[in-house]
Amino acid sequence: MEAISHTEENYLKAIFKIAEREGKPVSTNAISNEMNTKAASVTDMLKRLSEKELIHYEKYKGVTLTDSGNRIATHLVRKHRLWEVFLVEKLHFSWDEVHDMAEQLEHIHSEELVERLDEFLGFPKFDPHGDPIPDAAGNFTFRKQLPMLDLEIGTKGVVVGVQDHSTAFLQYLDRLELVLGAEVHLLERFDYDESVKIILNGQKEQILSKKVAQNLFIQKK
Amino acid sequence: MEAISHTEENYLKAIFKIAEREGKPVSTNAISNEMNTKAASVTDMLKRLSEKELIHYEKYKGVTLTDSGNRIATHLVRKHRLWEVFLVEKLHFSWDEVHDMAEQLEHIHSEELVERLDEFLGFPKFDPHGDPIPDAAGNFTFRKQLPMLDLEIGTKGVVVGVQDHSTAFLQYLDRLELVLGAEVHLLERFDYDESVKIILNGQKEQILSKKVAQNLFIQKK
DNA sequence: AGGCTCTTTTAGGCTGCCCTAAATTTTGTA
DNA sequence: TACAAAATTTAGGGCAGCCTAAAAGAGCCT
Repeated sequence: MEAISHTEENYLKAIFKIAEREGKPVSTNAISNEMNTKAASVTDMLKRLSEKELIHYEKYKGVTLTDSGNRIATHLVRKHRLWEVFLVEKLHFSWDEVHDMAEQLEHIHSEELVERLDEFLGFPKFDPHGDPIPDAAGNFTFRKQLPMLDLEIGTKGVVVGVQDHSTAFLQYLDRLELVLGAEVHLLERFDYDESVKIILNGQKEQILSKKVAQNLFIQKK
Repeated sequence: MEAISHTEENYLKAIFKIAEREGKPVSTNAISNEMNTKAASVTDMLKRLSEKELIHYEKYKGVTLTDSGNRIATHLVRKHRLWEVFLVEKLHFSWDEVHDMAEQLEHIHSEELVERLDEFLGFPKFDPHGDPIPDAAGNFTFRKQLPMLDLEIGTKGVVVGVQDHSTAFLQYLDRLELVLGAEVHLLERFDYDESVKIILNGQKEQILSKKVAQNLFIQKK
């Protein structure tokens, strides 16, 4: 296996992320968008990644990861999420502060380091945003979860994840006390603006906008 | 302050290291040697670093760090050594395994991360090899220490550091049980090959070669 | 001082990764 | 189906960081 650059790794991760979101071959524009580079630069890189057999690439048809590309991307996700757990659990950063640091830490190359970090953290299955952490073999733990927006009236559940990872959203959730593990009980839905009324932790009634409800993952209980 | 690349950081660190060792302006060849690059490439980089006012450079005269170059290099040393402590204390790596990982980790950019890591580790003053960790302001803690080779007969002391950081040396020290904190009592010196006889931890007599004695730092007590 | 050797710099070139502008292909819609 | 708009690729270029070969400077020895 040839050496792979920091930049190549970032492209693979972007492709992985977009593919996961959209479930179809990934377009040049989508990548250029995700990475803040021009489409022409993306095409350049796609040729190189294709050369190294990390992606399947046919001109004008979009790309998909090969098995080895997928393995690398998954491993980056594993490292990113483990480092996020480290930053939150051990260094007491909050969930909205860790992304940029993890973005750098995920490029540290050392299998042994990752495995020992995993052990040090107690083999966590989810990161501070509720996203699953793949194991060393690349397997994700799945969970039955739904956007709060899709729950039926009367449902009780627990906040287990977020869709939007922006600082603004995460800080807003902190203000609302809608952190991971919070218990919610869906009382009512207002058709006018699709906002919802919930009881938080069995105590406080709260109205959540459609946008919030859409970006919060709930596990029913 | 402009952005500084990974590579530029490595040059600054190399210059810092050589200057510390040799106490005079650092030559192009010394850098090329330290970094495993050709002298012509070094000249190239020296021009760029000089342009950014990170080094003082006059053709054919060798280089020294400017204040801002020095600050950056010192901060890299701080990060390197803190991460080494983390790897040994928290992830249970041994002192001969951590260098390459720390070499990568030292390039992570985040002041806040470094400070929290420092706190998490209990503000260590020395790394796993006994080298001092500069504080956030760049100040090193000094210690009265001598190569074992220079001790007088009869001296008692404690192993506090090593000069040679090679895996081979460190692993050999482990075999000899000459780890940091070990107590030594210098019994005798053999002029023939400059080897020394010691008592280790008040118990075991041992002969150490000149090379070992030269590379072990002792604090008298 | 002259000459030899070692060190350093200059010249010219390559690769990775990025860009803009222009050409080409695909797609959506009249 | 044809054509305009959007997406993508090609062409050509820049910069960082590396290299080799050749030129230039410094240091030393007689």
